Amino acid sequence: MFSKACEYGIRAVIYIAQKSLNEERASLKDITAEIDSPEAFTAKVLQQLAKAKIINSLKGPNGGFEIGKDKIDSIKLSQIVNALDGDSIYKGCGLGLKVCNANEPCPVHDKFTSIRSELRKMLENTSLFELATSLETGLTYLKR
Amino acid sequence: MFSKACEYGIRAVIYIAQKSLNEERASLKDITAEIDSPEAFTAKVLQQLAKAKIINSLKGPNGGFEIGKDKIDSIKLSQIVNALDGDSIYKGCGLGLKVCNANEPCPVHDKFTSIRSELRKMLENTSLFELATSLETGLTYLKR
DNA sequence: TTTAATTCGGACAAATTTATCCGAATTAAA
DNA sequence: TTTAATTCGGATAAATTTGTCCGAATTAAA
Ligand code: FES
Ligand code: FES
Repeated sequence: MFSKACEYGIRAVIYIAQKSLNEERASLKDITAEIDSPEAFTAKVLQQLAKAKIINSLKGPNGGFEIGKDKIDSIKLSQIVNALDGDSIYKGCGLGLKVCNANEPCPVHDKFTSIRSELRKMLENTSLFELATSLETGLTYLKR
Repeated sequence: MFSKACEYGIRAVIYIAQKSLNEERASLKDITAEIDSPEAFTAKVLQQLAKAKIINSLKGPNGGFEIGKDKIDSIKLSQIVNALDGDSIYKGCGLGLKVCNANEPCPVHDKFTSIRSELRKMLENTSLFELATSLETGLTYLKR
């Protein structure tokens, strides 16, 4: 469904959000320990997310990654996915035709777009805040 | 969503089904021309599908691929996907945890499994017959 | 001012997926 | 029986994704 980069990215951002809600910063080591992901690769992903202004990065001692507390509620899952995997998830054809096009639909177009639209709605309606909160309250996990 | 192998496979099978409904066999060249896919790679995919008994292959002049007319209605999209991509689409976690597990859910588990279940239902309820028929009647396309 | 902790960025490496090549096997037709 | 059309299967190559390494830049603290 999502690329590895995207999976790590989502997990990382949720963790960073949780820390940020507690007024704390998360360092790369901190993050990779918490989400159990490869350090150097995760660093690249975080860099991408920083460029996309989804997270904030600070160098130097006591540096790390954070997200403005006010932004956490407005950031949606869709933005993270978009920053890392682009929009192929929306515009691609389920059977691999160049683009999805209702005028010359592939045989699964109708059924596929219906599910994809559900997915899109879900991503657009899911806020970082609710994900971070479920983590904070111990209802959900980022590694296992 | 699906691997390239799976995309080609689905398109190929739909085309083979259409031909089979018209009492005709489809050769590899025929197929790759019709679905616009790489020949050698598609051959591998067809081999897998033949091993999985989803299609029938015949060597020699006038050989090719076919599907028993009676089977076309009973073959579901889910079987094709399963033969080529396995069941990771069902049991995988949306955020990449080892497996999806409701007892220690990742933060997107509920929303993700709900959509995935829709997808599963769709794949299980979509028959090759209806896909091949929509192609036959010119309502849908396998290349563009 | 020096040091140490951190992210950044580029080059590289490994793994996986996608794709090609080619000879072997099979089989229908000439 | 020979030939030609076809799938089969193994080896290999190209492309993409995933992952690592390491020095440079930044910056807070000693
Ligand atoms: S054309 Fe294939 S999903 Fe729309
Ligand atoms: S645990 Fe992540 S989707 Fe179920």
